[in-house]
Amino acid sequence: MKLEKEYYLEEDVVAIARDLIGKVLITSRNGIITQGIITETEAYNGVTDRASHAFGGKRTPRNEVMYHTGGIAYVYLCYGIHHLFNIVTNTDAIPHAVLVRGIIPFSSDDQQIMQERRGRETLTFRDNFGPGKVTQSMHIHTSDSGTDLTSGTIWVEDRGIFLNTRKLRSGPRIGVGYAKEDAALPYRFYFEGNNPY
DNA sequence: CGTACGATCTGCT
DNA sequence: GCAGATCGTACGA
Repeated sequence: MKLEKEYYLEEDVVAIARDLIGKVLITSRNGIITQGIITETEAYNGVTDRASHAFGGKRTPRNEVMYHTGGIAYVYLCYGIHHLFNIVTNTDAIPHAVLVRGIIPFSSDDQQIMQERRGRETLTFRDNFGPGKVTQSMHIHTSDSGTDLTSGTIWVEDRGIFLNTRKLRSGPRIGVGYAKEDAALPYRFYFEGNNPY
């Protein structure tokens, strides 16, 4: 059930981004387990991708972990406020990553936890789209960057969950207009109307 | 050292 | 639909 190291070593990061749809993201925080079904992802495809932090081989303290072997987390701060969670993939120091943009609670218990963390009375499946909301619901922080996804704090499981893949779409990534010709690449996977059912 | 800005969210209009 | 929040990071001087 738990995805092992080998899963993240696959070369095609776009294929992984597609395959992660429907998998379950799990965090363990102070004994509190939170589970969310992944419903939206984006692929960032190495040094030739103008939208990637690693474009042109750029390597800084912030994105250093993108160059590590796949199967770890890359978490960074965006707009000074939002913690964005990525899964590093591939091996041979090729900086591939998948941004997790949307989840839905696995169970009503998970929904309860996420509502509290989000400061909301209710949470529908439409309320957990947006990468900043994902990290707030799952309690993921920039200090988690570099965390091994086969350790016991953050990991992903395959539960064979049914989602309505007839409504699964691919399209351009969000907020990467500066990426010129790469801005149009269909590296984002999402459900029509944000509704995976 | 100074400055500009981003893989965004929220609340108000 | 739009502005404001809010700050680490990158990069140039």
